[in-house]
Amino acid sequence: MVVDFYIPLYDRPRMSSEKLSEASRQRMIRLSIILQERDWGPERIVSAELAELVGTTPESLRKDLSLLGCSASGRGYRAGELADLLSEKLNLKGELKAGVCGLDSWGAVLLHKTDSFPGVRIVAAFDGSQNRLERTESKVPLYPSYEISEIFQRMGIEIGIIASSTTDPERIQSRMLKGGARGIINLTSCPLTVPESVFYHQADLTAGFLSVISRINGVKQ
Amino acid sequence: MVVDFYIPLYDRPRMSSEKLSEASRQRMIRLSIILQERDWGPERIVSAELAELVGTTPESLRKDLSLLGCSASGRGYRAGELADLLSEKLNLKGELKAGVCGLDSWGAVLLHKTDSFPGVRIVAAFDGSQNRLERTESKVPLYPSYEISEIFQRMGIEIGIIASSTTDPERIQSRMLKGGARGIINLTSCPLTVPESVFYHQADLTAGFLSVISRINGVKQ
DNA sequence: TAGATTGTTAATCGATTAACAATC
DNA sequence: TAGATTGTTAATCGATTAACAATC
Repeated sequence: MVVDFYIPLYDRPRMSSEKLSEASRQRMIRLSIILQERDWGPERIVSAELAELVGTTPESLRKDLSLLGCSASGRGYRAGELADLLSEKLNLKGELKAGVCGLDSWGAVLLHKTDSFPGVRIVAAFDGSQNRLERTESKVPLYPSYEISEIFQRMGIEIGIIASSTTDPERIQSRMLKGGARGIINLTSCPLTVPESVFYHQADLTAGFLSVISRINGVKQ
Repeated sequence: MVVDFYIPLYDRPRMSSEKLSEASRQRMIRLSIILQERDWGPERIVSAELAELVGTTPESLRKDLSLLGCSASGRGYRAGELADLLSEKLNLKGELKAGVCGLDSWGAVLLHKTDSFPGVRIVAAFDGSQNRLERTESKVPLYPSYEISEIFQRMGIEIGIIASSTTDPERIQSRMLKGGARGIINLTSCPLTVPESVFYHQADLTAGFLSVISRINGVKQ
């Protein structure tokens, strides 16, 4: 039987709603960070080079970009435009306010880097120890931990950073959420669970260290 | 046709060499960290609880454990024994030495936490600025950056931690590798590439922040 | 145009989930 | 033993890779 009404694949309705996977999002965020770091002018850059920058294959990278709607067609991507388009498509434009809790270790460093992270501005910090609050120098206002939810609400802080392990990290987190936080960044190795509607990222060093150690020791034997 | 010599599935030769995936390894490392945190005595714990601790499903967790050779059979896992067995199977036993380069931000904190990470001991630190080396208090010896490879070699340091962005991170890294480092932990947002035989982990906050921001802004519109 | 490069579809690969036998 | 729980296999799902048409 001859098929009379064959429709070429390319003319069929597109599944343009395919969703970006989490791995893919991570790669694109990484790419956006790297491209943002210098001024590219009108320079063009091909998918093979971009892929190398984020440690993936050219095919995979092109697919990511295409899914995000950052297509180039023809001869390479314009690096400068791509940097800008990426941060738009990934919703990285505009800055969210963050509050840090715990000033004894990582938190103390973050206080000196309030504007060093693209997309975030640290606008307040908290600690359980009144003594430490008094001793600490800071450009942003400092408050005792029990005021977290009030200050988060008043200042419109949407990101809560838990910077040091306390006896009760759940309580710190629940104060942040009560204050309206939509994202939690956990720098401790203590596991936390968040409600469905909240975005969570655990960024402790412990797991990273162990991953490297596990792999080093793994090949030894 | 009747099959006379049917061999029950369970009696066929096992594919016991199935390999642990990277995602699976991460989950098991996370589990090991959590179990290590307290003393469990003879307490039993079922897969559903363990799964919740690391944020996965009971089935997936059981498969991970079984692949690692940490089986329980019957009624739950003995938490204490599992903690120990996990760190053995994941090659986390024994301690590797680490050297930190860059003492102005995260590095300064790490100097006060030389023994806070399971599996790693920070035994030396480095900085490009002589002035900073003189000003910094430390329990471990401090050296100028150009001595990295010599000191790594002499002390048998196997993990290099790049703790702050410099003009030439590649050079820092290559000194570490020349000194015998087998793993590199990069705390900056600058991308690095390592030779095949070296294990690499990038643990900068930037990508984590942006991931949360991207997701928060994504649902807003 | 020819050559290089991109974008899209299909094929492959791998990880997760589901079903159920084995175990305590 | 019965009920609860684990371990293994097969099925499903999703991401990556390969092939090639479309574009500059």
